[in-house]
Amino acid sequence: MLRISRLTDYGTVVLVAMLSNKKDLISASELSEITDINFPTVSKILKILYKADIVESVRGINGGYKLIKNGMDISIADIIDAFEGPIAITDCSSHKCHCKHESHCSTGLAWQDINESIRSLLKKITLADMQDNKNKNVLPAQFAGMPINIEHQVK
Amino acid sequence: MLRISRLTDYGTVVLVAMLSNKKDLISASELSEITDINFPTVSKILKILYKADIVESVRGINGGYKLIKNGMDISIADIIDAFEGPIAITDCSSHKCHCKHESHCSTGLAWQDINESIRSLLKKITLADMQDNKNKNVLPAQFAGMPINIEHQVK
DNA sequence: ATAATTAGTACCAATATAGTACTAATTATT
DNA sequence: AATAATTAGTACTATATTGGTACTAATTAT
Repeated sequence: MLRISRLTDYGTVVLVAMLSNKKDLISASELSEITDINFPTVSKILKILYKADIVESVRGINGGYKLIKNGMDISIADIIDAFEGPIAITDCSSHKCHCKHESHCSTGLAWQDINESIRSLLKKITLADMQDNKNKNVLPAQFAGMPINIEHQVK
Repeated sequence: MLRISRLTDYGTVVLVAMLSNKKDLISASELSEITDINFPTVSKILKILYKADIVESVRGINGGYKLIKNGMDISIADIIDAFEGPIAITDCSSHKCHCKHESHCSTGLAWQDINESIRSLLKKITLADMQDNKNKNVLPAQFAGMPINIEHQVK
């Protein structure tokens, strides 16, 4: 199936830890202890999140990081974008592709639709949802320009 | 965003070409010409599709490949599975994970839900949909155990 | 001034991927 | 029976990606 990188995975773990943290600021070393992910990697993750405007930072002694938005306003799509860049499901799916196969490529637009569909879904899932993954809310989504209504299952 | 490998991408191109093909059997070399993907790669793709029971083959002179099922019965999830194996969005999302971070890992179940959600979506999209990607049918899907109804947009 | 902390860059090792090459097996045609 | 065309299987190599590490610079409370 589809994959995200380990760094993205660890990124969500760090972010959930920050969301659960009481203090205003939390340092990379504290987050390393909490998550059991080694310090250099946590540090790298936080720098990436900083560049993506997901966390803000304070330098110097007693410095650290904090989330800019609250958990409900950070989507899984935002996080994946931060770590994996604007890369899409295929080379062709994020833009109008003009590769050497263009004239034969019968699938380009379809992948773009699939990509958008997955993207819409991931935009509706937030860090807060991940923190409490038993939380089953109404999550609207889209596929190929069509609205998708995700409703509570009554069973 | 999420990625599939180039081989998977090429795989769909080859499969769409087979779907569009009139003859009963089509050889790897013919498919190579049609798709403009070099022969050894097409050959490799077809072997993978053969192992995944998506195409069947006839050896010897005048041999070739053909689809086992019709386009509507081959889902994008099937194709991705064939090329990328049972790997899931994260190492933890395809099974109950017991890695060294398990006790701290706050996100495992959430990724599993997200993975299932994407999977359900991809199961509903077929090779026939890819062949005619203007085809906007009703595509039911699921997220985290909840039904998703994708309906035609009236605009 | 010092120590703790983030910011930025660069590098290395391990892994994954794409592509290629080669041999074996199969089968229609001659 | 021989030949040629085709798939099946394996193995290899070069490249790209990724994860992790190391080092230096900048910042700030004490």
